[in-house]
Amino acid sequence: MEDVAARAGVSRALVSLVMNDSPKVSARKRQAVRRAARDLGYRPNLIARNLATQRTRTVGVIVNDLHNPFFPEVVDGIDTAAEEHGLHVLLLNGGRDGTRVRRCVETFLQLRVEALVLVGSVLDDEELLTIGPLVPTAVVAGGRTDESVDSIVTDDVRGAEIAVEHLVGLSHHHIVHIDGSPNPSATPRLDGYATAMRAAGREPIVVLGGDDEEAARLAIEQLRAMDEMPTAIFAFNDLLAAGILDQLDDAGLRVPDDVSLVGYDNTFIAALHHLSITTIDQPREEMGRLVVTALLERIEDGRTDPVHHMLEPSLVVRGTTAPPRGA
Amino acid sequence: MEDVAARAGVSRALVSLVMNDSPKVSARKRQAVRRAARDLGYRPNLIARNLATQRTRTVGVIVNDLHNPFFPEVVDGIDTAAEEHGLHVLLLNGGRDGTRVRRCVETFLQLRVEALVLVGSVLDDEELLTIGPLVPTAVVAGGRTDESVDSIVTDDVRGAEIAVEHLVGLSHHHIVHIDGSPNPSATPRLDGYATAMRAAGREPIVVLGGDDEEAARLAIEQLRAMDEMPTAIFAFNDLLAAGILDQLDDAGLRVPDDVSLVGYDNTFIAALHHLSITTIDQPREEMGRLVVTALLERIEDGRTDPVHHMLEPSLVVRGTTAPPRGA
DNA sequence: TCCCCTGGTTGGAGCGCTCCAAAATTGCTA
DNA sequence: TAGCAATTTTGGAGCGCTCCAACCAGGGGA
Repeated sequence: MEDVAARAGVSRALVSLVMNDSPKVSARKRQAVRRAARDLGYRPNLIARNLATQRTRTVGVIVNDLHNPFFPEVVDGIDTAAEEHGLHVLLLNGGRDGTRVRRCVETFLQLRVEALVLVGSVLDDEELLTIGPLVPTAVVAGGRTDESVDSIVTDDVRGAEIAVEHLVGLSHHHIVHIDGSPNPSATPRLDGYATAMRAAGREPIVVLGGDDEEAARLAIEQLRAMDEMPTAIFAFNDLLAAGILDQLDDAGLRVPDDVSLVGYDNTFIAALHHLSITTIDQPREEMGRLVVTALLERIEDGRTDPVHHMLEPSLVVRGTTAPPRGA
Repeated sequence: MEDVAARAGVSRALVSLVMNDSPKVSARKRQAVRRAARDLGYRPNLIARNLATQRTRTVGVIVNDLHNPFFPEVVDGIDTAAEEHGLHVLLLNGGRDGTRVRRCVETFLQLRVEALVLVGSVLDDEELLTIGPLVPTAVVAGGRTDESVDSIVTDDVRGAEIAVEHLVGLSHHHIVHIDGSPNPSATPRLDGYATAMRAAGREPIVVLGGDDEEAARLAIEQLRAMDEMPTAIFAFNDLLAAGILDQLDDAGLRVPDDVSLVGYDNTFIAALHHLSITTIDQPREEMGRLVVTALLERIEDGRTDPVHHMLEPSLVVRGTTAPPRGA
């Protein structure tokens, strides 16, 4: 910067003004500085700038699991919205691992991000309460708390209900739920399933799951050990549902002839014709957008009391659901 | 920091030493500082530290396309390797968009990352040459250059040859390649396809593709407009192959009975039983690891001449390939 | 007893930028 | 032409940290 100033024959302060597109610089000097900067390959040092301004204009995003195609689409929404508002987005991969996520949070705090987004958080409410007061924080797609962080979720309870209602509507009776336990969205989906089942006069049956192939294998193993196979399965998410589909196949069971299957998230996986999984859609991009606007309110307008957006899920009927054999 | 020092009854410098785990601090003072820091909720300011030390110990990773499950797995490798060496990893989503990627590069340069990784770069060699001298840079999985940046790739030419050889071995004659044009890996795969075809005495036929559903649709449209459908298709990658599978299905063609299909990358998509796509495997995690060690050599040992790792791809035979109908 | 050494501690300069208050320049008007 | 306001430009302090050189206190050895 020193060099640029010297070369352009101005002061360092003037260079600073030019680099920040200040309107109060004469066209002449502006040009001189611009050229000097280009000649010297000068690139402003964001670190120094951030230190001086005490601002970073950066939001840190911690993604639960990059492998689940659901999350990148939320990130897309965040990216575009952040860009519109002149915010930088930095991504960190949480990897479904609590310790790792905590380390990521720490890194972002030390980097003084102006806001924190947890996409599909695995942290519990108590932990969120400790970071909420430190930096504007929002949780998107799972993981709720009502005290100090914003949240953008779809109504997972309702989503699960819709799934069950769809199956009930097809006159299924024996509907099993395979849950996604460590995942924070698992609980509301489980709840929705249970209440919808009871409302329909059916007995809820839950099998422990997860969200990968292995989880699917174990779940089906448990199911087969039961007296009687269910006629329908509501899986925690599409990834799990895809695994279930494979396992049912291996077990010689036809979908939807022998068993109907509903997933969750409406990822592109579910849309593949060969899987064609009936699923529950979440408006991912919109969720990403909303989380950015929510955080901006905290950053710019100083809002401190939490905001909670609850979006409506919707049913996408595809090829894995049909009336049970006898019907 | 000032406050912590005051509270612990020591100087600022001492606090700094404690926060950096310096061995030359008496146990007594260390404890005092630690406690004061905890009481005050003090968190060192990485920005200030980076500015003072002129180091960031951070590597910036720009991912071509988070939606392609291939990339997150490379990132996993980078993450774990970086962690082992005490480097921070920051992710930015390139989104297959050249302009965006360039902006990401600029951001990282301004943040003074100590190394840059382009996962599946869309930048051309000329652009790479301009950023190579500015910061230790490596390209992983596609995009090659020989001048100033390191590269970790699998031998895409060979991979494509293996795919063709497999199909030829099944005695296919009419084998079409659907390419992934804007993607930098498209060229070597195309080349490998072409040479292998010629080596087997077959005429290469290439159809323009891409790497999403829409590209698959257009490609199949073109194929169907041809005189005669091929008996085998070698698709640029698994994502495209999945789309092709859907389209063939829609067109009433059975795989592999009517048409054989080979993908590329061996992502979990290909492994789904219902797709079960024969594909070419790349050692993703290892690629991530290698890129980190390569960059460390540049950072720590000051290596300046480029290193190029070329890993061996391997064939994974699944359900989408079989001898052609007549054979 | 004095001096040197060693291990622990500290003051202060400096990292590259911003931003304020003050200085310099410009353009008008009286 | 002086005087004044508006417009540009500049010096310098300060952001929170590190790190070096200097300092300080004891413990031995001569």
